[in-house]
Amino acid sequence: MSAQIKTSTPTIETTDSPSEVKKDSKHSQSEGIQSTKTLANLPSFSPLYQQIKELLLQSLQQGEWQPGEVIPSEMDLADRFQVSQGTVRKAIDDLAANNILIRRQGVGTFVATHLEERVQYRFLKLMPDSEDPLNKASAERRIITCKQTNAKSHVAKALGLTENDPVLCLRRVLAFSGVATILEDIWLPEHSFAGLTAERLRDYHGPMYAFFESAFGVKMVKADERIKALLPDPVQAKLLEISIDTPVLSVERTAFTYNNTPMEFRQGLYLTIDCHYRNELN
Amino acid sequence: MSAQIKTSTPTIETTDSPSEVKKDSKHSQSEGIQSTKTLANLPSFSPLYQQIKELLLQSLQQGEWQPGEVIPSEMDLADRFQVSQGTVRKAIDDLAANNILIRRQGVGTFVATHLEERVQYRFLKLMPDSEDPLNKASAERRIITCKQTNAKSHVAKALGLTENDPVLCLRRVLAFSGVATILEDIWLPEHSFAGLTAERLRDYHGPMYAFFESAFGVKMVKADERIKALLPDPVQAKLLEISIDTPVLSVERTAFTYNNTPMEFRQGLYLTIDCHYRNELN
DNA sequence: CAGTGGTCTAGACCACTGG
DNA sequence: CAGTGGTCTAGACCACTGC
Repeated sequence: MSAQIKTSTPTIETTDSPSEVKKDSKHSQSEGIQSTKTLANLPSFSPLYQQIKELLLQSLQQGEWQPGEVIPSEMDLADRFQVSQGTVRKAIDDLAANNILIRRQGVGTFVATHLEERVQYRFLKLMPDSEDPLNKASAERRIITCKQTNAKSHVAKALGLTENDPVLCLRRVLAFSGVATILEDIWLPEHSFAGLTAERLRDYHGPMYAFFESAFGVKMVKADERIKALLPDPVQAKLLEISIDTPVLSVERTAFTYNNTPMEFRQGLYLTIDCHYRNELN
Repeated sequence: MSAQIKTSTPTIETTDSPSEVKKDSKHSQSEGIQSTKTLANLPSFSPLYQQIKELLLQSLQQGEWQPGEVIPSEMDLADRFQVSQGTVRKAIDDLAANNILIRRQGVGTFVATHLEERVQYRFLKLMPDSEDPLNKASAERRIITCKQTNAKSHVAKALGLTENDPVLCLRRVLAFSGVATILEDIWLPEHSFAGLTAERLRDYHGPMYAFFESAFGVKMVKADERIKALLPDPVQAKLLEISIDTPVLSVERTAFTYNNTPMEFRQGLYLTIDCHYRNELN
């Protein structure tokens, strides 16, 4: 049936409780709203669990549940949306597969967060060649600059802004056990990160995305990276304490919040003498 | 209950039909074999669908269903394993999520293959900077060498062999629209690829992994990559038609068949002047 | 021990594909 | 139109966690 959640009921515009969903009657898979095809041969409607997923995403985006918090139990959500537990379950499964929610048996389902020890540096795929130890948390961070500028075209494009829109631009160096390894230039849309200063960043001890979460309520959910091999320019080389003949990885990343909204663009230069970028293909 | 599939019945060693599974009785979730905990506090048993998944993997590995073929319908498998359709479904879902099986509504479930147009070059993450066109299929391949040697330690380690075990070693160049872009050194365990020659490779038009499938029955399922930035040595530079000052991406890949058995190790040098390695992070 | 997620079943019906 | 995967439900029970 691919029942559609009632989005517009002629008489009732919106119910009081937010994100409320009505299905006309359970059991009946041959009554109520069923129209599966909208128009002639359009891609057909979404299944119920997809709609639930969207509603959950909306709640997340609107901050109804903050990163790190529990969301209601599957049974509660099933009641709220008037669907079966299994349907809610499938929606949550999807979100959990995308690392947006985290399930913990016997405890509940949580909004993923960059604050957790376990998932810290989720987006940093750099590993020491000597596999064994994963440094990361012990990184020394040095903020080089933090200024407000106007978006150049490639930055604007990546952030979905128009050229010259105000952006924050910062540069930092990460060193692992004393070795400068990563130089990053980071651009953030000013409208979402107003008030960010080098001091506040320096005072925060933890991954940057955790800082963004707690200080600006911006939760990064997904990212795209484009990797090239480059030679650093003299300034970059100096900051990384290498010669300009030492090739480095250029990792351009666009990071997204809920709704695939780009919220950060960064270019990282990774020194890959004792490290490598690790990737798993399926 | 996390029912265990009967693996050893005192009286019957193995049933005739391969991969046959018995569950003592449906319905009864409080009868039959239930022991959920093996010993004191061990990691607890696998759920049924995991066991089904293993059995499916075994069948795949043993070649019961070849790449590109349909596997039995969910109902048939449910009958065969004496579990409900839902349980088979969940097992297949897992395998489909790992690109090992492909579901096609209204048609059936297929063994994934590198031969299909749609998934060709699944493991090649190099993209032209000008997003639009994805060349790939139009690549010109040139085999430089193809010889039998003995595995050096790093190759042996990657392939799970012991040093000096016989391996096939080949080198090739891929060019996209006339531009040499990728130089690859590829090592294969001789025991699985005996008879591979440069001629046979040249005669085959299509991705290498498709060739491995049809010629040697080796299906690559997963791969790990380690990426660094390097300067090419003079020989490499010549083959890529670049100067030795041009940094390139070094992509070391270990590819695995079913069971996480490594079957290939390769080092690729990617010219990233007009291309980039594309990665999505979740 | 109560509550949560995890597994399993059974059955109904929908959506899609191919002959 | 038959057969396949896809969705949805309802209910039972298991496994795990925390109090």
